[in-house]
Amino acid sequence: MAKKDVRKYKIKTGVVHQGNAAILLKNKSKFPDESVDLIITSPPYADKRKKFYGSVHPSEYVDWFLPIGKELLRILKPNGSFVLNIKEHARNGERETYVIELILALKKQGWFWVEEYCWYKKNSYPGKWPNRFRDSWERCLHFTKERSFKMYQNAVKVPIGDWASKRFKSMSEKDFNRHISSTNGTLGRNVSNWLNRKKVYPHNVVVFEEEHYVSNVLEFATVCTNKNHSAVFPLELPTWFFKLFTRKGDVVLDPFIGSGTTAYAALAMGRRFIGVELNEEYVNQVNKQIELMSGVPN
Amino acid sequence: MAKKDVRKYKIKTGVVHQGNAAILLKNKSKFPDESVDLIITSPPYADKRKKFYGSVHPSEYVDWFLPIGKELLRILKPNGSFVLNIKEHARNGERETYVIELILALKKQGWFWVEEYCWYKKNSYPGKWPNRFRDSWERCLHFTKERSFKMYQNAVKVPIGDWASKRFKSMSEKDFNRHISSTNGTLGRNVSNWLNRKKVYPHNVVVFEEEHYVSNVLEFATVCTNKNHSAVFPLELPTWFFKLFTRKGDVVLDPFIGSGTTAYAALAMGRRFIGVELNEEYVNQVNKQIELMSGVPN
DNA sequence: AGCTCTTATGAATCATTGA
DNA sequence: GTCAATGATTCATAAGAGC
Repeated sequence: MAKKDVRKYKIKTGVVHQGNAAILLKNKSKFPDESVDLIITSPPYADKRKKFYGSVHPSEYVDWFLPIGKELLRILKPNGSFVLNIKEHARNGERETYVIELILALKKQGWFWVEEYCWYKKNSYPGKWPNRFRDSWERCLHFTKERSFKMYQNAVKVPIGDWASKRFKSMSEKDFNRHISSTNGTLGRNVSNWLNRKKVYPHNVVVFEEEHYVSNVLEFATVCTNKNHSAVFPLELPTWFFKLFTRKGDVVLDPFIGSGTTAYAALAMGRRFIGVELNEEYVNQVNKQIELMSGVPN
Repeated sequence: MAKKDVRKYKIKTGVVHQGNAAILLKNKSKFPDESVDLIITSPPYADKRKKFYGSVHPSEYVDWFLPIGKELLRILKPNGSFVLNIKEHARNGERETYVIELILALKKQGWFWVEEYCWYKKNSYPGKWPNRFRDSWERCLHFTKERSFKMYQNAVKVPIGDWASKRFKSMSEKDFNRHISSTNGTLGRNVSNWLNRKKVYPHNVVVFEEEHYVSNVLEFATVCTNKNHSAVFPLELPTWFFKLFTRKGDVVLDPFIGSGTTAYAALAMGRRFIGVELNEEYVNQVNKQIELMSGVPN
């Protein structure tokens, strides 16, 4: 069955489809079986205020998501990955439980819960409450279809451990160069040791030095640094997971693509993308912008 | 009922009781109702290897913990907090689910799930696997009995400074260091080193704290307090929660105190502690060390 | 003292082997 | 089949030696 679809339909990338993900993802000509290498998304959060865009009541969140999860399971390639960026809200002094309930439900649906990456947002929303601090981290839940899957760890290697970067953080660029150029200084020797050190693998806490967000100002698709937090995640987040779970030319899907961060990151990284978004303004804006950036829609 | 117990029994602190937490915590003379300001612990993790010390099978973990949770709910003061440091293992390519199931079960038991703090362990265990990176963070789950509870947010903004010397009123800090260094074992030396480090590099620590301690992500490196028995968490972890949820003289309980990190942190911070531990060696070692450090057992 | 370098070792996980 | 034990892999620290 799956193989028939793979032959019958070919996925068309480079476009954001307008519509309800739960309905649209069922379309096998747009979303053939086993046609996507990576799904990455930050779905609308549950919210008690029904009026809020895309909001779902916490008590209905799991039931709302499961039909989508089922289609994603169908669309993903057997060796692909599904990265779900989400964080439960605090309400009435407590954290909501819909996210951890969703993990259990997705497992029951057939997904492997491989890992929970922690995205550590150093510049999170300001705020002060009597019972909690600022929410500075989000879950990036990693699910797969099979126990074995594609993972390109070398692509995200970091050059050095924290101990060394801290050590040289207080040093100015001038000092740094001076020390490197000095031939007899012990620190110079140390620096060269550091430069020669092998790259190391990162761990499951993801921290970005700078975060670049796609502005949701509808008239212009602009990218800014740490100023506009209304986008769900910064370009760095999908970029990192693209490197980790895909190669150039692979297909990535974001069923809640919003202002298009996943699309722009995919373009920049040489991945083919396909998106779904309910909001027409977002859809039009992103498609227009993508066309301008890529010349001809593929 | 509760009030009767509060009057009838007075909690005796400064000691680690040897025994099974599930049984021992039922003892109302040792653990009266509403007698503890903060419970902080890192329970034995679930493990499939039955022989392993303190291990519980993942499938039995929730059922194993709930009777303990019930007693903790009884023992905690209404405005107190319960901090549970835990992280599920990865096994056969997946994360275990017993921790998130425990959250749901504890809520059903009557606990409020206020927050999930993320402890970012910079020096995590090494290793390389085809499907995951090293595990560098753990959950610090914050539960309470009531929606409103004691929280001293200002206390964690204050640098550590000179708390160590203030604590030991009958002893100068030099005496203290000499005293615990003269006792057997590496433990005293390690605690001493830690105290000295705080003293020697206050500025770095202050910057470090101010940068990170205003959010729900905590950055600590794990340190070994003892060569034979590794501490499950560093002194910084209970110390930080002591400051946040208790004041001097308050009573803190660790039902799985292990090598005694909670006790040493409590002593240093001027909190009264009470502990439970199954392993006799741990119990004897900690009680002996505590007696030496505090002069007279209280 | 201060620093540099070496060595040991951890609440780990997976693939493999054997019972 | 299921379960248990072993080896390979990896890096941030502490501790100690040497200059």
